[in-house]
Amino acid sequence: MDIENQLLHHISSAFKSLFDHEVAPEKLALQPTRKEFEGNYTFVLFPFLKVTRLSPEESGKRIGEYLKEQVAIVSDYNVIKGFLNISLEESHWIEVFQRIVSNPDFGQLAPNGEKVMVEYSSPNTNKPLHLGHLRNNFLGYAVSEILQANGFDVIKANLVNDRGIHICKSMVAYQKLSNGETPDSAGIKGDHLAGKYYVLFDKEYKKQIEELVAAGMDKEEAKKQAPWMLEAQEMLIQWEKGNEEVVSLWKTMNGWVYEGFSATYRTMGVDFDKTYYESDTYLLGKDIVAEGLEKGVFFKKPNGSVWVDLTDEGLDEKLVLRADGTSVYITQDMGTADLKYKDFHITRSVYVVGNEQDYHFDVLFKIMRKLGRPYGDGLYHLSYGMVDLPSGKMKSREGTVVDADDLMAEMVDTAREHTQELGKIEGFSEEEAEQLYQTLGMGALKYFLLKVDPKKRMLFNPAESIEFQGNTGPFIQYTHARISAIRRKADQIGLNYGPESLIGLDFIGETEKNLIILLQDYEKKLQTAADEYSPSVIAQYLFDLAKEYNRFYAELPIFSETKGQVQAFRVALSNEVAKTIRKGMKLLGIHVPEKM
RNA sequence: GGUCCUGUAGCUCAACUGGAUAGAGCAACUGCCUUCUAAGCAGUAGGUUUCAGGUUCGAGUCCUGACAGGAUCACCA
Repeated sequence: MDIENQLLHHISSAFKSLFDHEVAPEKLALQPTRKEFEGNYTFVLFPFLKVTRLSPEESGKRIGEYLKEQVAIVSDYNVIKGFLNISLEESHWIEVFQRIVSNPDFGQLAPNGEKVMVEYSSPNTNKPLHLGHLRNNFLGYAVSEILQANGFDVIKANLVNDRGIHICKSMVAYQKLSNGETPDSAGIKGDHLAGKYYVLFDKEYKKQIEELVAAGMDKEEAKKQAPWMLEAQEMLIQWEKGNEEVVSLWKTMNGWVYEGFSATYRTMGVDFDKTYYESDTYLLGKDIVAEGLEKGVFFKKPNGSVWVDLTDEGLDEKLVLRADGTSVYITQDMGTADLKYKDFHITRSVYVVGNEQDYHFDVLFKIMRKLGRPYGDGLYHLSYGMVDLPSGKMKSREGTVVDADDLMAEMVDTAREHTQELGKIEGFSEEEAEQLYQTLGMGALKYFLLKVDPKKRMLFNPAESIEFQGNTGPFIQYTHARISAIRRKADQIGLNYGPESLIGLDFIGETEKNLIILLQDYEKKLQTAADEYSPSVIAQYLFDLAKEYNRFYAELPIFSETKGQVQAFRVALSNEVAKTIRKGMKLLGIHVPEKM
């Protein structure tokens, strides 16, 4: 049992013994004492004044006195207004630290037997990835890592949207305008080549609409009748029929795109255990429609279309199958949900998808629960806000996007300039230096996108480059590099700072205690991050830890400290901070350098 | 119009899920490199938490209603 629970049990018995009143420990709560007050944990008395029938001050005094007498590690207490602040013996914090140091599994919780799938990325194969995808991919990857550290068995999945009218648009434009160019012949990455034709399609399509409107056609009608649109639709039909020429072009172009994507994923540092393709799954779900009709979850309208009535859940009626018997988006998603379960027997399923699809997933999850799926309660939509530009929303069709490949390359360039300006690459080989720029540039970018609460939409201003100072990835990386220098020096002079070097330690300073408390918090933060599916909890924590460490670093000397054991303790503490930073940053998909 | 999300320092974000005097970073200003990395540290300044009510010992947090921004409400995906 951890110290907090122990204290709660003691407070519970205090109520019993002092006021003859039963309060279950679970009904009580402690909070960390604010740092402007003396103490480590605070118990708020107001809710219990009815029980104590005494003033807040008097109640606090009685309970505090009881704890001080009964509990060995409680060293002191004070009461301010209705707040009972409890201080713990220094030896307790030293013990906590020793426990962390000698626990090789610290930061990795035991397996909990639950299997969870995290679906993220889910790109369309008609255009390259952009800034919005970066947020999606980094989030999905980080959440996967966080769940894993919490003891889940995690399967990272990617559902590739490789078919549909939008894919045909790129294909039509390619047929018309490419003269057979290939990524090699054009010297363009495959995904960018496909994207180029997607934009060209849209340009020509708009022109055609204008021409039709000028000729007197209604605008809505013109959108349907534009020649290239008709061709794209025909191509989709041919694709579904398996027309050889169309399928062959589709395979070729998708192949180029996959090659491009895998390069981008490599730079991003994300990966997947399973890839699903919509071309395989788009017909799934019809059997579920039949099942739903049978179970009375769905109903049929006179024209033959099938619906689900969700008005009792505060939503409306939603279509699940068209009158002509063909699928809609949600039909396919129902089928895919079952497929995922069939493949892996997952108990939870996380969908990392933008918040414009909140309604869709609300409907999907409610349907799967109505159908009584065993994984129904484990469905979760990790909904994140869009990344907007100062000019507004990004639109691939119109080419107003921040391209993922470009942005990542820019970040690495900025890291290069910055590092060279600071003159910090002495003793680095060419290769090591490039590696460092990569680490720092990607670190800055990932941290920038992950430190914000996922559900908030965020603004990205390309004119203002992402920071390397303050609450940033490089700040935390820098802290790690500093500690690495200390470890190198300790090793060099042969200092032993293992767990055994701490035996008999009997004094620690205020800053050191704060660091121990922060280290102890790591696993709690890890759980919060998993409960909320929010890497920002980890990011914020790592910043606090690094910040506190840097204060320690500036305040207290290590190698000029004369007492050998204090020296060993400070190195051990530094080492533990570095290890925690490394673990935490790994959860965010960020590497930490030994030198920078 | 209905539904959902968001609104905190000039800017970007926190606030332990209802607790004490709302905290960080950036930008501005002042100090600190002859001791382990100054991508750092210490400090100054910056707030009617969009507004108006309500709930209670206590509200940035919960409720109601405005206001502002965004998303969504297709037999599109």
